[in-house]
Amino acid sequence: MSLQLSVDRSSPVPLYFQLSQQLEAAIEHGALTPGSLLGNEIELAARLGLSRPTVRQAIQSLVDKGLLVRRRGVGTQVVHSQVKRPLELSSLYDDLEAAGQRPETRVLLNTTVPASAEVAAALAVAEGGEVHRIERLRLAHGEPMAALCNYIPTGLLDLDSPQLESTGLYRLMRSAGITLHSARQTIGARSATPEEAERLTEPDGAPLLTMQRTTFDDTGRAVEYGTHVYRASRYSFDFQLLVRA
Amino acid sequence: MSLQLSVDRSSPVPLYFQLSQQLEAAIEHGALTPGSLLGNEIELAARLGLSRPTVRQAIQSLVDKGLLVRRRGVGTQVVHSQVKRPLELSSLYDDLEAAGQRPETRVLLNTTVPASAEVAAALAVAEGGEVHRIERLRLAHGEPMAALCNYIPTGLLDLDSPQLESTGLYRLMRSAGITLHSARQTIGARSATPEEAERLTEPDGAPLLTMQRTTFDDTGRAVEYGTHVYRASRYSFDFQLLVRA
DNA sequence: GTCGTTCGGTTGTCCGGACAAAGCATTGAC
DNA sequence: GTCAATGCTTTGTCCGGACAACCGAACGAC
Repeated sequence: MSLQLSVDRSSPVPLYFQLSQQLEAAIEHGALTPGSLLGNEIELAARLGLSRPTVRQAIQSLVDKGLLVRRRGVGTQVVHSQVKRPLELSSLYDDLEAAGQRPETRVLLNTTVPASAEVAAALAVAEGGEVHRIERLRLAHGEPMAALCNYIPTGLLDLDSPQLESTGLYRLMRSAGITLHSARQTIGARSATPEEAERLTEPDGAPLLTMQRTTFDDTGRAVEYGTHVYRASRYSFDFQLLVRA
Repeated sequence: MSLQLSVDRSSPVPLYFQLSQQLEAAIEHGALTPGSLLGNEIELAARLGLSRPTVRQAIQSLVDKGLLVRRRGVGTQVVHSQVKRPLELSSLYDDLEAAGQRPETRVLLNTTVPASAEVAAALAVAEGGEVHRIERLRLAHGEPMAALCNYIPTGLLDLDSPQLESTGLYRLMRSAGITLHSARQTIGARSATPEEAERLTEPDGAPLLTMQRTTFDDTGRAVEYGTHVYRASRYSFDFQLLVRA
């Protein structure tokens, strides 16, 4: 069953990355069946003309992704389950698009406002200082799914309403050169206010899923704070998580 | 500012792990302030009498945890923000205990039942086959917080009601030699049924937070399926997540 | 037959070195 | 003064090797 692997040394792509991608593809594609051993590292390295550390680095990255399990004295096995994605920091827009839901956005508000105490605390800016405020309605198949309200420090990027309608906020931020690093989230639930109910075409007092999120870039700066509400009847958070050893 | 670091070569604890723990402690403790450079790897290795790969491994583990950021040509910086925990696979019991809430459990049901279609699909067992069913009420400060319903394949571990009342399910599993690996979760919301409302001392139709989770061990076997409901007025999911590069 | 021992195989840890790539500051040309 | 070229620092990648720890299976003693 000697899997077909090869690396291109003239490519600028790191060797360990080439290998890990090929292995991941083989797993995804079914060439490496769940539970099967991967063959020992030494021999694999020899077969590819790579050193063992390089092969180990490739394997380790897949272990971190949860696709492989290593067992000392046994070998490296393909994990047996339906691992999909370990909860990425993705925007709702991308999520819907990936699910083939054809997302749509209506920008209801796009302006600057003085920061409230809550917003100032989340973004670590001065209370009363100017921040962007964006309110959007997200639809899928023409049906409202969620009402999004975001606050963004001024000067980070320019927020163009047409652009906001055609893509997600995170994608805009990334293309503005911001490196997203981490986020702090709170997910809860409550009943809809009359305004929310109308906006989302739900009955009064319908249960809503709420999410607040503050996102940081790699310098530790808060770059976004959002409070969102989702129609519980049409949306739920769905993700995979790994046990960190 | 030459931070006080040292490793014990006679210890069975890996050197890179000793180092990463000391660095993490230094960050936690404030000895390494956010934004400060860590000093280059070569010099750090020389100072500790370690090789560069070992030092890199230690640093890399903290990068993976989101505490450090590396920049080629610049150095390694302590990230500037309030990173706490990146969403572990922990039980509600542990969460509450860590928050100082003194959790309490009442086992309402602990028996075996034939697997319904839903349960059979989640646990990958035969429909109609025997599975454990556990219903518990989780309280904090004497107040109901959540109603938990779990299904567990038979033969994995014995489920002792007294033990279930004094600790969390995951802790029981781990001490039974099961290595938890990953889980698939869905978080949503809905209105309480009259029975749920009474059990949780909420008004009829109150919004509830719902979570379904299937947990897998490192062989890919499903070891637990649970459907839980939380009082939205008293509980929310709170976590940090990192952007995977 | 049962149990402890030994042994081969595999991953875990660690070393020392080498070159490449990227960022930043300084220098130099215009 | 402005801008491009240069050089230094730092991390990124890769190599080849060595020994330790652990697992499982085969072996042998009782």
